[in-house]
Amino acid sequence: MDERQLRILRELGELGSVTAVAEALLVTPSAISQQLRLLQRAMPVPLTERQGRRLVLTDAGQALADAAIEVETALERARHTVAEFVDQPDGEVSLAAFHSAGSAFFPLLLRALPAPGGPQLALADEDVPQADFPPLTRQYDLVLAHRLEHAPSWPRTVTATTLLREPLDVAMPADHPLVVKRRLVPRDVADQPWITVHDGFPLMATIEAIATAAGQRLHLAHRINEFAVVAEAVAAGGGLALMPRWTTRPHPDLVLRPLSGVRARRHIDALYRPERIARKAVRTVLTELNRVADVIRRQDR
Amino acid sequence: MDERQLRILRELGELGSVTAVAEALLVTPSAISQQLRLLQRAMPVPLTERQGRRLVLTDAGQALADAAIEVETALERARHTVAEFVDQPDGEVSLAAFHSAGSAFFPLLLRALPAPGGPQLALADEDVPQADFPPLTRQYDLVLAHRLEHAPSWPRTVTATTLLREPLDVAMPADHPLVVKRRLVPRDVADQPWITVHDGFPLMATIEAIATAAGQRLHLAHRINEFAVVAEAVAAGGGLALMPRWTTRPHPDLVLRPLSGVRARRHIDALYRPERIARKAVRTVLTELNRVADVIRRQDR
DNA sequence: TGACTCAGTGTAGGGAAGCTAAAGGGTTGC
DNA sequence: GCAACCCTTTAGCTTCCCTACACTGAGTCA
Repeated sequence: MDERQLRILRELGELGSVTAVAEALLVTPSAISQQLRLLQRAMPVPLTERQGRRLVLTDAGQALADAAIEVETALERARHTVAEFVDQPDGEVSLAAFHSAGSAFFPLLLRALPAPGGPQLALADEDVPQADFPPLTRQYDLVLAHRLEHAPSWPRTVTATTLLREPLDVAMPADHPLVVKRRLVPRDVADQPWITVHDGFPLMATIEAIATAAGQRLHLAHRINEFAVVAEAVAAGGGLALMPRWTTRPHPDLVLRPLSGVRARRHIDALYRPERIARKAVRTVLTELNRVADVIRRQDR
Repeated sequence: MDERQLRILRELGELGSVTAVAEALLVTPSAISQQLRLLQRAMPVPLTERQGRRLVLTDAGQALADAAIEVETALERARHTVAEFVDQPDGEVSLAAFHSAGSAFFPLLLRALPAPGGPQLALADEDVPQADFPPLTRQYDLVLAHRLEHAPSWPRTVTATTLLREPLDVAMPADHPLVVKRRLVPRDVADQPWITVHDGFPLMATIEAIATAAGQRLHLAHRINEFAVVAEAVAAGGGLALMPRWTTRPHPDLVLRPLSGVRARRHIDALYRPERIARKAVRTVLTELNRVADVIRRQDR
């Protein structure tokens, strides 16, 4: 006794003849007849009886046909379940971001998407080496990752949308001699001690570009990933550092100066597996991320 | 998306691995994997994801698995529907009887089976030629039919239970000369005019047996099927008649005398299609018919 | 680090299930 | 009484699902 047989029985109850059922289900009357026989085989009482040259339901058959409606209803509900899940606007959306993106995007996003009726955000910080960003899309619906402009793009397995092309400036203490220049070139900064990220993390390529453009090796004095820590170290005179122009809260004792002559710009991308944005809630968050990026870009000072 | 695939998805949610599902459903892991792939094909979002070397449900998969429970519940209910229909003690039971059986059985049956909680009787009278009793089982759950003892039995298509073996007596007016005899033989009645049933109806064979035993043809004066009418005709001097001893209400001006020398006895049988007594309500009525037959037999006067 | 085990997936092939086509039997209506 | 209609039966074909087996990737132990 399966769904199809129940369906046939129900249709027989409503249409009143094997031929009509066959037409409705787009098969031959023979197929209907055979399925009815199979269904009957498992039953202790007749489900159908002849009425003239027609075949109609017995009381037992009618009882079973009524139960068949429940089965079809449940199946229909099941079919809609995934669609509803996909379309539900208030589902949970997980979003990971590296530290500086998190500190810039998270507060704006939380304010833009207060929970009721909309996506429920599940935020997380994940600061990992460049190569480890794509695998994060297994755990999170959306992953904010960064890479240098003109660096090799992300692998095919993930989809990437660029949210922000953010300039990288040179950070220095407010009382540093270079502060007087409105714009720096590699030659200006090549002799200074530098504070850089650990190997394998983005931004290292730009440091190397500066060295190349200046024609000399740089003195890499310290290795610090976290920009808040970097800022304190720079302010204390530990050296110069590349810092993103928009996504790091300005330190009171620090000055940022733009750098010319090298490509000093990073992309902040949203990475995700293509199937994730089948969910409406995820699409909503992605749209909002783009809007938030606009806000961040325009709050340039 | 069918029931089996939903079942597999649900089991995967509960058991947590393809192998476990395969064991539970008595198939190979390959079969499970293939079915999951087919189910997935129709869905816009992943239903499953790898967790280490195991396969588990995604949120969407879990939502669908929950819906699958409803489907299984409905199917289970459907499976029980027929069984419940069969076991329900208060279903409608249709019963047909030829006239004299109806007048004897119906009132006792109606008193023995008052509706609430028990079978709901749907009674009907059907007085038909011998050969037409079996087809009545198409329309009625139970059919009371009669045939002469030693007459050919009912066809294989119906099941028959004998309720009563009822003697056929000779009915005569109370002032008839033969009344003085306590017991008659064929020779006693062969010269009298007879009132018989129409050709094709039971009892004719007994009339013929009397003629054979007496060695002469009988004078068949009248042809009347209905015993109440027969009784009036006999009382008015229209002739002798065979009348059932128990199932006809005694006429005040009539006397019944038993007949020896010929098999003058009819069977009152309950006929039915075997599948009909799958229903509890029908079985209840059949049991009650036997009990009522006992009462009728014992109320011999 | 490498060998081993375990879980899931892909592929080829066999068997079952369901369908169509065609023929047959019963019922109805002109 | 014949034609039309409806359902059923049978044979044969297609489709689907399962098994067997090989393979890949993940975890585990020495």
